[in-house]
Order: sequence, then C-alpha cells, then structure tokens
Amino acid sequence: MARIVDVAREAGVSTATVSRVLNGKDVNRELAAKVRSAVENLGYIPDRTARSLRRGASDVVALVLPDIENPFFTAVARGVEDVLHGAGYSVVLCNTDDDPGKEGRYLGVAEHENMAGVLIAPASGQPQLDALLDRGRAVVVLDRQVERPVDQVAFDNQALGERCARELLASGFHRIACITGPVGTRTAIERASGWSRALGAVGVDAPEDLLVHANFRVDGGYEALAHLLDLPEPPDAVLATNNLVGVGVLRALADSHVALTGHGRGDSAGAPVPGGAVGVGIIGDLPFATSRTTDVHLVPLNPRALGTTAAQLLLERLTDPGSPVRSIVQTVAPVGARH
Amino acid sequence: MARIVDVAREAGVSTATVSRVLNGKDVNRELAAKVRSAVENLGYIPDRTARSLRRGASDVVALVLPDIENPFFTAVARGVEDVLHGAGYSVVLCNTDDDPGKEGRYLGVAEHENMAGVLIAPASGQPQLDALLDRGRAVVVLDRQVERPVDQVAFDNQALGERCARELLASGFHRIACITGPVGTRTAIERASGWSRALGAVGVDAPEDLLVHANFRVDGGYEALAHLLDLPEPPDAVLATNNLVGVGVLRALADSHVALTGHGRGDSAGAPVPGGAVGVGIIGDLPFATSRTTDVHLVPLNPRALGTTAAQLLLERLTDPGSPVRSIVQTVAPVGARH
DNA sequence: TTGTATGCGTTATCAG
DNA sequence: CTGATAACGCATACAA
Repeated sequence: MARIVDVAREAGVSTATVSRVLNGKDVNRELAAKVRSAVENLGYIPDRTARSLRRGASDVVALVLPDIENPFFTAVARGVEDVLHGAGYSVVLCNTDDDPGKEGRYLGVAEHENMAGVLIAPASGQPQLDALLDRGRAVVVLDRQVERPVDQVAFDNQALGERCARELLASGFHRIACITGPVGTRTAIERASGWSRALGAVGVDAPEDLLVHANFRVDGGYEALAHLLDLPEPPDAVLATNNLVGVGVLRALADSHVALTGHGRGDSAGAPVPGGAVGVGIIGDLPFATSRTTDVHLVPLNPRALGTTAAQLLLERLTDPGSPVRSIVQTVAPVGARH
Repeated sequence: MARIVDVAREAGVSTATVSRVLNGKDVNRELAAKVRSAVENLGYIPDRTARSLRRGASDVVALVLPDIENPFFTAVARGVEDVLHGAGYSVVLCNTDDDPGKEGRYLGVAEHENMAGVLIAPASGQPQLDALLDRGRAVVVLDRQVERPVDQVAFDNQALGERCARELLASGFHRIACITGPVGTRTAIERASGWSRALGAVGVDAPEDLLVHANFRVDGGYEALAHLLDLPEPPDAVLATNNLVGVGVLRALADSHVALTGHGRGDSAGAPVPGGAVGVGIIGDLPFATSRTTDVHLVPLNPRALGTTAAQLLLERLTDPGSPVRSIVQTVAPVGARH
C-alpha cells in the first residue's frame, strides 16, 4: 500500500508538499504536477483514519433516523447520501426506533467517534445535542423541528394538514377524522392542527372525538381506523398524517369491507352511513401500494429533497462553522395532487 | 475530553496499563480496579480514530446493498445492525443500485478506509473482492452467492421457486408464468429454475414464453405482467420471484381490472380465460400492501435473520481469520404460508 | 514557497 | 506484570 512518503520519494519532494498538493494549498506548479503524477503512478489514496486523527474530526456523518424501515426515511437517506458521498463523506445510518434512549446512545457514539457531523430526525422534542454543539460539531435537525438555535429543515406541517383536509372538504366530505402520530411528535401535532384549522375555516369545529393519536406506523393507522368505524357517528373521511398510517387505514378498510371513495355525498344534510364508503387523505406517498390509489387524496412529499437540503446545510456548516443558524421550511408542492 | 494519559495519571499507572485493562489483557487486580474507577470518574471513552490508526483497521463495517429502498434489504440491514452494533461496530450502508461500477467504488472505499469488514449482496456475479480478501479483510457475501471461497449466506432459492410454484399448482392453476429478475442475477435464475422444476415434476414443461426476465423492481413486475396478459394464451397464474416484482404484478392487475384469485379452475381441460381471474404467487413479503392479500400465495422470507446470520459470520471471521470458509443456506420456512 | 520536525491518541514492543 | 517509548499516517507550526 502506497503511503505519503512513497509519493514524496517518487516525486522528489517532502511529505509536506505532497500533503499541500492534495489539500489544495499553494504549491509550485511543476512540483504539483510531479506530485500528481506520482500519486497517479502509485495509486495513492490518503489514509482517512490518519487524516481524521490529525484533523480531530473524521469524514463520517451520522444520519440518525426514527425508523429506517419507513420508505419516507430511506428516501431521505438517499438524498443525504447523494450529496454527502459526492463531497467525500461517508454516511452512517442509525436507527432509533423513536426511542430517546437509543437516540442518546447514538449521539454519544457520534461524539466519541469524532464524526464530522450529525443529521437527525429527533425521536423526542429534546434530543441531547448539547455535547455535540459544545464541541463545535456540525448538526442539522430535519423533519421534526426543535426549539434550539440549530440548523433545521422541515416541511410546513400545518400547511400540509390544512391542504389535505381542504382537498377532502372540496370533494364533498363533511365529517373528517384525523389520525395523527404521538402527542410527543411535533410533526404529528402540527399536521393535526392544520386539519383542525381547515375545518374551522369552513365553520366546522374539529370534533375532538375525531382526532386520534396513534403511533406513526402501519398498526397505528389500522387500529385507529377500526376505532373510528366503531364510533356511534363514524366519519365519512379520514386524514392520515403520514404514509404508514395511511397504509394502515387502507388495509383496515379493506379488511372491514368498507369501500374507498374519492368523493363524499356532497349533501350537507346527511350523516355518513355506517358501513358505507369512506374517503381517505394521506400526507405522504404509497410507494409499495398493491392496488390503484386513484380514490386516495394524496399530498405527496419529497423526502429525498428534504435529505439533499439537509445535507447541503450540513456541508455549509462544516465549511463555515461561524455562519448564522438557518431554519428552512420546505414549501408544500404546488400542484394539487390526486394520484 | 479525557484522554488515556489523564486516566493513567488519575490511576497512578502508565498508559500502557490503562490500555491493557481496557483490552482485557492480564493486569494486577488492584491496578485494574484503580484504572476502572479512574475511567469511570473521568467518563473516559477511547478515541476510535486513534485506535483504528494504530491497529490498522477501523471498527466500521460496510454493508453494500443493491437497493436500499427495497424493504427486503432494509430488513437485512436491521438484522446486521442489531448484531454488529451490539459488538461495538458501526455499520455504513452503501447503495449500489445494482450497478457493478458503483459497487466497485464502494469496495474501494471500504479498502482504503481500512474498514474491519464488508457485508455485500453483490450486484453482479463477480464483485471485486480480491483487493479486500488479499489484504485479509473480513468479507461475507449474502443473498446472492458467488463462485469463490468466501463466507456466504443465502436462501435455497431453487427450493423457494419450487415451493411457490407447487402452491399454485396445488391451488388448481395450470398455466403458470414466472416473472424473475435479470439474467445476471443469481437469485433470479435459481428461483426461476425452481419454478421450472416444479412444473416438470407434474409433467408440464415450463413454457419458454411464460418465463419473463424483468428488473427486480416494481416497474419490472408491472411491465412484465402487462406483457403476459397480452399473450395469445395468457397464463392463469403468475409467480413473482421477489417482493417488488410482486407489488408490480398486483398493481398491474388492479390497473387492468383483472381479478386476483386464490384458486384456479381446477379442470385440467380449459385454457385460462383472457381477462378472467389470475392467481399470484410471490417469493417474499408485502410489507406495505394497502389491501388484503389473502388471495396471494406468499412464500415469506426472513431477511432480518439473513442479516443477523451474515453479521455473525462476519464477527466470527474477524475473531478467527484463519478458520475455514463457510457457506450457509438458510432453510425455507417450514409452514405453508397463505397470508 | 518548501522542508523539517512534531504531535494527534492509541497500542505494541521491548526492557526491566 | 509493568513502564517507557516507538510507531501507525497524515497535517501543520516553524524555520529556512
């Protein structure tokens, strides 16, 4: 394996000069050329470990996610990797299962491995970022905002909830339920608040019994829908605030032999018929749906773009640690989407 | 940040002794106790970077996968991470998109980053493992076997194909098509061969025009099914050899308004009716199916277990580099599965 | 600009 | 069994 000394010898210069060439410092053009050809000849690639030790920080970035089996987050991961691999960083995926304890452990690992930075979609509202921030590590929070001065990227969740609810209203549904995530999850709260707001805007108070907090997974949506169908006055439509909850809702409908419909009855009079058709709105996508979803009101997100944006923010933070903190809100996709 | 010298001073010993205690070498009990309490007091955690530089290998393992957005592989990743994180290793996910070029680049990175080992589901039949193996790095091939003396874990793919085809035969289907992956992908070939064999066992030659090679993604299954339905004599059932192809098949059926049925007509006489119901068998699972899949003949896999097995193999290789190479074939789940 | 020499934090060698 | 010290490979302060 070629080392920097080998390159130095081959090029007839010192290791310092080789290092400078490789790191873009000012070096005499001729010497630089010699160095480059020596690097080429020997197939020299710098040892990242030594470089990390010397620099005090590695070229690894931790991507800390609540659920790596959720296609939303795998798409985020792809966006992140596209950007960071291109910039010479490696990405380590960490799965927290939405458990603050696990999350804390991973953040500790990131700290003690001297990782260059951390991208995190926090499990709780208070991820333990202090140690990392105190040490000046680059940190970007994504998808779920936190109340701290730290770089962030997220969707406008309230707008998403509002828009999805509005689509359902516009399709003639009246009694619209909302199945959202845990009360401790910020995206869940915000999207539900958008639903509530949309209903308020047409003079309907969001009925408390139609707001269900579930977990943000398939079983959460499934059970929540079963519960809603059992109500004395069941809803005529359901808004699922994330993709997996949406899957659970659709599956529960199929299992209950309740039809899915894209349009409500439109007559403001009648209550929904128990056992009749139900409308469904979902914030997010259905990547592996096995049937057509033309009757589902999807408000698509772009998790991959969320990932690329977050990664770019991290790169900028790495190059300019002193720049002011930025909080970016991804705008909601402009086009009305009925897939 | 506490360093090893700080611990040494606090405990009144040399750094060498601290290192020995931390690495489980023989040390006087009293001194060891002092060291441990000093470690505790200072909250000392060894710098992995320095350790890696000194040891010549890091504690990072690369997990090289063809498609990180396929739930099959994310499940593999979870299995791998469960085991390796528990053993003190970090896992870096690398996505090759089934592109041998990308794969080669990642393997190069793994080599030059001095990673402890590599777990790989190869994109091609000849992944470039020589450099890693020559340097004595631990390598485990998973899911897709290669013709080399290297540790491997895979399913019995032919048995899987055979079993799925048999289920369809047992349900009364006669003209069974097979949609499998690219000709260059070993699992695709083997599972198709199982299908062929099952048909042969009941005296039916596997019709060439009913074997379709697609890519192993949703669009592959979708297009392949459309093609099959257009045949002069369409099949009455389809065997999808992986999960995503299965999703594509189901989606195509839904889009074509072709019904899905669990049972064939059973009368050996008639050819399938064009536009009539079609049976579906899938090797793998449908994690995010949005409708009931009771009529689908699923042959479930356990990708997470594949991951844990592969990771354990890697750990054993790391601790005992000289042990003989092992090739493990995961047995097919025993119970007949009709979900 | 270039070279020399030192240090990053840990582990392994070697002498005691 | 323990301690002093060299070495892993690279980047930088300092001197030239």
